[in-house]
Amino acid sequence: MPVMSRTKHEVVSEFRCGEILEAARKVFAKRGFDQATVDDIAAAAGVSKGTLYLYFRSKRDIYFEALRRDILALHDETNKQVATCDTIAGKIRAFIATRVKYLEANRDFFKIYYAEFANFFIPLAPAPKGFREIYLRQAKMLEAVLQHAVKEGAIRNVCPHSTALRIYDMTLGLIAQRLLGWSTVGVEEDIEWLYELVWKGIGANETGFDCRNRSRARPKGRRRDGYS
Amino acid sequence: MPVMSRTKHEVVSEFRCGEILEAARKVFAKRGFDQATVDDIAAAAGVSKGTLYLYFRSKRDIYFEALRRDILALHDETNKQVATCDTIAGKIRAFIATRVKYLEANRDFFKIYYAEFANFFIPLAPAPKGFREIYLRQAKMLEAVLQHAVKEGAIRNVCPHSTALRIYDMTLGLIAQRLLGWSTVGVEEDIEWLYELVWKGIGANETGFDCRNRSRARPKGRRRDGYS
Amino acid sequence: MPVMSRTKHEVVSEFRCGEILEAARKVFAKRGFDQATVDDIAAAAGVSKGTLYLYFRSKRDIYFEALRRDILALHDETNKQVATCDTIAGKIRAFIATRVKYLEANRDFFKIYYAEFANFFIPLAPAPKGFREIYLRQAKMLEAVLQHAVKEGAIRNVCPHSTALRIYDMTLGLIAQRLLGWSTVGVEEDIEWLYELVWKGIGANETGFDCRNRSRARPKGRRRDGYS
Amino acid sequence: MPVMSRTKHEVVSEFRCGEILEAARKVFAKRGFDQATVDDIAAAAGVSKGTLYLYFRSKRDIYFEALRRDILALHDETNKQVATCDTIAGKIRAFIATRVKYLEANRDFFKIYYAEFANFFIPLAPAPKGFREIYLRQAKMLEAVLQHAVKEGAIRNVCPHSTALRIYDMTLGLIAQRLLGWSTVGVEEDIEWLYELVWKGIGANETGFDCRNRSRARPKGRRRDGYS
DNA sequence: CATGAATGAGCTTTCATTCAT
DNA sequence: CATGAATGAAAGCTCATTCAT
Repeated sequence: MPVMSRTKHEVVSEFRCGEILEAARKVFAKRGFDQATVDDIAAAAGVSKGTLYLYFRSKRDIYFEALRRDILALHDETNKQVATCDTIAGKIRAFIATRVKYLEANRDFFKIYYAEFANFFIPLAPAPKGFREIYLRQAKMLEAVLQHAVKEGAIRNVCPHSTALRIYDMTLGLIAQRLLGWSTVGVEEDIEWLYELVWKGIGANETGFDCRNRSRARPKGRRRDGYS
Repeated sequence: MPVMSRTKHEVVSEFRCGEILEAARKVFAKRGFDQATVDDIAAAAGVSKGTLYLYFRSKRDIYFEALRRDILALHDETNKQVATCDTIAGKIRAFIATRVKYLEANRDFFKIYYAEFANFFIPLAPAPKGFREIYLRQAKMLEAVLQHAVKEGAIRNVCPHSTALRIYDMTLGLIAQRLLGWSTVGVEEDIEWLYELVWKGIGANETGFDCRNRSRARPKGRRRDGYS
Repeated sequence: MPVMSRTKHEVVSEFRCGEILEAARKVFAKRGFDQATVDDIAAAAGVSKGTLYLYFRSKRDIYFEALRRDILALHDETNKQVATCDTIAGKIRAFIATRVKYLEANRDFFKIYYAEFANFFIPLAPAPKGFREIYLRQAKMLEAVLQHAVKEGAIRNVCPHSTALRIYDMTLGLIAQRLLGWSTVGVEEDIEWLYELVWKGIGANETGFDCRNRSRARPKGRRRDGYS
Repeated sequence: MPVMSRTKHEVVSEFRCGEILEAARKVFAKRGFDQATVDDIAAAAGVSKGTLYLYFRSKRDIYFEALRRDILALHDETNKQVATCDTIAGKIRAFIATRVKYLEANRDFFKIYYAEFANFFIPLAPAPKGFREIYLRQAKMLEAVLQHAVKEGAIRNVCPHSTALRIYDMTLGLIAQRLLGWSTVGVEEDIEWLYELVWKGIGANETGFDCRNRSRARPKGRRRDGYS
């Protein structure tokens, strides 16, 4: 019984939190952290202002919690897609493709996410401890992939850290470009081309397997990676 | 006489404006637009609050005027350096190098500049008419260079617009990385490597002149571009 | 239940509004619109500044709402008293008497009311749409009475509009005179005399019924009007 | 020489003061005391803000000095016209006519003048010592005329003070009505009618000379007013 | 649990007045 | 004399947070 009650309570609580955070995302995406008011969020969530403070300690908490959840969801999706691919090339391509598609489908999140990069230098609100790590987690994941690739000789001897960050930059930049309506081609084409820019840039051989042994095995087929 | 007086007045006025904008840059870089108060700026400029309103109509005006001046100064410097180079490779390299060095030397400006990209989706303050164009002017310049390069066959057939934006993204990202202390190497090395990533990525031949005639001449010397 | 709650909320809200407007009347009467500060009003009402803005959108709103209520209350009282009288003379006398007594009893209101006439030419604050009509409503009522009187021949053929306004002028002027301590007699006497000035001025016959048929019926009794 | 210089100085000073006060009248008429800024006045006068403070000690001083001059000019004109008339009736008529015409011709002055009556109860700015007397001087003059008339029996036994004030009230009210476009007839007609209202109201005989010798028709009924 | 009325510190902006030039 | 740049003390208004109901 207490278990049930506890559970029920948690379910309700979780549901309310979710509603609030959904509303918050919408409001923050529209107005930004400072311009968004707690009233806006309460109104959008369909609850009273006081209720927000039952579930969150402050406006700042709402903000970062909303952001945290969204980022983790993006990471989960990206990790899943990247893990699906066996090849280096596939993983890099999946990284780019997943993020571009996911963020294009979740524009409100993207706006906040993108804006938060300013926060690295000018904190709108002091980020919770360890929050920065969350941002970088994806870059770290990509970095690991690249590190592996370098070791295997699948790509030239780039700095995995910097390279991962540059791919990160470009992925976000591409989405921004597309959301601003500055891209004239389809999303697949944009993704494909960005992938190609990266792939050539990091000096990968066409197979994506081992450029050091390049002399040996050159696949005959036109496909250069595990992708189709 | 009136000319002198006019001039003197202008000189003084310009001087005050400069002082205020310098102070504003510092304050906005530290606190961001919303958190910065007019009092902060006045105090930093060493003038009274009322004086600010003699030279600017609002906090927002101060902000955008400071940003505008800094951006134009960066553009001037970049344009100058890019124009100095004769080769495509040189121009691209100059673009990256100038921006990285300039912005690293002017960190306060960079922080605001970087933060303002959030403004593309969530305007902190409504930007003045035509302000967005200023941001893009540099990308347009680079785009023109790339367009020329494509036509000449110096690089592969990339979309100049998107490519220019990606280089833009990465340049800013690199500076951010460096300012955050996440780069372990010197600025020259970082620049060199980013240039290389781009150069390879856009499928340029080593001379940077015409990759269509690739079969012909492969220079024996070690220099791959017009740079030293 | 919702009805009760709604009602309770309304009651509380109405009560607060009332308190604030009472305080506002006092403050505006003392300092005038421009010199009165929102802090003054809040302090006088015994609430915080923020609370004022829960009930009113601006200082200006408070001002005009306070004024509107007071004017309407005055009008109600005047209308009631005028309606009680059957004769023209009685109505005119009631108009003067009611206003003089009411405004003498509500000096703070009178001060604001009187001051607002300046607003016809120099708007202190832009009056809400349709506000001017409220001022004139009483004059219109009196005008109707006069029009009727002219038609009946109870008074000479004056312009009802102008005459109503002149009576209006004098009534306010009399109150001002009395409040400034410039009248040495009692209020009843002042009222009586003003009524007489008007009554003679508009060339009324003594009965107040029909001066055109003056030759005919001259009442024998001492009462010349329907008043007692 | 010093005399000349002194004189010249005075002339120039007087000229500047005049210019400033003309400008001030325009500005105060448009915006009212509180809303008018010293900058507005300086701009309208074509001098610098600092110059105003060479000739006047404060905004308030400018205001009252402008008002004082205008009022005195009105009084001079009224006195002159009233003095021209020999009869009581003529004087009263001249009083009304002169003021109505003068103030209609000097609307900016009228607006300020009219607004200042609010000042009797809610001082916009504390009036200079003895300033109130200036307002009343005209009423006093008219009062004297009425007192004389009562003594002579040219009018009935009214209170000169109150009657003068009521005529004052109506004169201003008439101008206001006309300036607001609420009068459909010409100024002469309005003046004539107001004069008539007053003249009949104060129970004057037709000649304006002596209503006490009206031996014929004096109603036997008792006088109700306290004025004997 | 949920509410929303109440708070008051803090914001940007204005403007009468001064004073060095 | 004339100027207008500089001042700084308010002003009106907002909004994150609290707490009695």
